[in-house]
Amino acid sequence: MSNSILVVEDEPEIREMLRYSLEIEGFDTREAGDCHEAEKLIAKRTPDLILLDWMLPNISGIKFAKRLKKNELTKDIPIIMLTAKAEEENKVKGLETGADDYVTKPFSPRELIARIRTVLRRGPMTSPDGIVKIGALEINNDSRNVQVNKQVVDFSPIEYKLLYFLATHPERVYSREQLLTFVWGGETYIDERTVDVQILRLRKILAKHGSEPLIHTVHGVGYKFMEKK
Amino acid sequence: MSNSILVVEDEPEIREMLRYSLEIEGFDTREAGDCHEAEKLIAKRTPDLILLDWMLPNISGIKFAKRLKKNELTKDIPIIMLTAKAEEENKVKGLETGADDYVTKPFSPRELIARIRTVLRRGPMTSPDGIVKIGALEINNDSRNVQVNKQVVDFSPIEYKLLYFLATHPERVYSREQLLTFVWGGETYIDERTVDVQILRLRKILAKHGSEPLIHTVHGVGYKFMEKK
DNA sequence: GTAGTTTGTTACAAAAATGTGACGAATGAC
DNA sequence: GTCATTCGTCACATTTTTGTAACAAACTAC
Repeated sequence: MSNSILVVEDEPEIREMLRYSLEIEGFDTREAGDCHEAEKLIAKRTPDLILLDWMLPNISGIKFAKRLKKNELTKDIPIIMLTAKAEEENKVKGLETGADDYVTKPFSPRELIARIRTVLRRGPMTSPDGIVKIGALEINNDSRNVQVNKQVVDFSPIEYKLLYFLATHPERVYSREQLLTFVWGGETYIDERTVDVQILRLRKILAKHGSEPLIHTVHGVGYKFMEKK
Repeated sequence: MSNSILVVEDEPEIREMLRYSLEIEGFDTREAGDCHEAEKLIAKRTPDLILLDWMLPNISGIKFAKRLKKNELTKDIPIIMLTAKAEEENKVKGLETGADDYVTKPFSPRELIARIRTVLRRGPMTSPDGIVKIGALEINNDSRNVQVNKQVVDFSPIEYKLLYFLATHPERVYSREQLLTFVWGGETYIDERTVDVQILRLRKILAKHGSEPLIHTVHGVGYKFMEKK
């Protein structure tokens, strides 16, 4: 069973290289030079994953990602963003937008392949109707509604963002620094321990409503969202 | 057991420098000034890794890499590309097809050695999805999960680092000093016997979960990770 | 065999990391 | 303006980690 991957990248050379690396690994690869082309190919056949360059002619990769994530038919296709190092600050936005991972250029093909495999393995954690379900949790990002064991629960803005980020990136450890970047946003100078406090608040709320422990501490590293231990 | 490395580089000075650095580290080094020469040497004996200059007379490094990767006999040889900084901007940008890693000139020998070691070790040891499997062990670095005989096992930060290092560098003896450098980090002043204690802790945990002995003592030298004895 | 090294093992205390409650500035609704 | 909420920070409690010393066991050379 070979997964199909759509590469959206304007520079032919890099595209060529990507195609080459991917096909060696047995992926069924298609290419588009811009978003318009990409849309046509997606319409023809839904790819299992999209490799999306950040900088694209006409529509930027980020806008394209947003559009894909808004469309009912395409919103479950995982996206890996390719960003140049200078654009790194933008990875925040990228993840917020719905990209499932990002890879910073220059990167080694092996790294890319590993990321692809990881994302593909994760499968969709959002069910078709856009609701994240994991453990006793149920998050509807459209209505910003969270249920724990079927009870509606309120979260403050940051609590919600943090919970949503963790819930949509389970099984993976994030350092406090990463969480500050991804959840709080890049430019802040906030104490890392603040993360601890917010984690504590989340845990309290979840526990209060009868959820099993979902947020786990990884000593010396950070936190991880996981259904069972 | 020393790894053999083929250096493909047209500038004699750089070649000389590379040979010197590599041999200090105990690598068995061979050199070629162009791709033609390189092919002959590869035919004679397959190297464990190729250091390939991006700019070469006649055939460019990238083309040569592609060719190697297409050939059934040579496609599994890891390649590290050497690229000049000026070239990085344009062509390289992200990928060199087929290369497993890249190093930008000018580079420190230390960095190069590190890259070489990384590429060499990730050969057959890491399965495609980035999970290290060896013996009863299964280490997922993303989730920082370790399973021993399918049971999830907790490790402290240093335990984890040490285990990960050893598991990704099997079949090779490391002195306490080396382990302190690689696992603890260079600048520490820690008693060498500390390594013994951590090794002991690892062994205990592994044994407790039914693993066969994986960490072996090499009397008078250090420790070695190995699946069977 | 013995003496001298090297390594295994245990216990303990210092250090580091994390959990937790409280406080107050900032914000926004009214 | 008041009031309630949010959320960053601090201080302290608790837990976990980890370096070290001390001694036992294993190994080596002779």
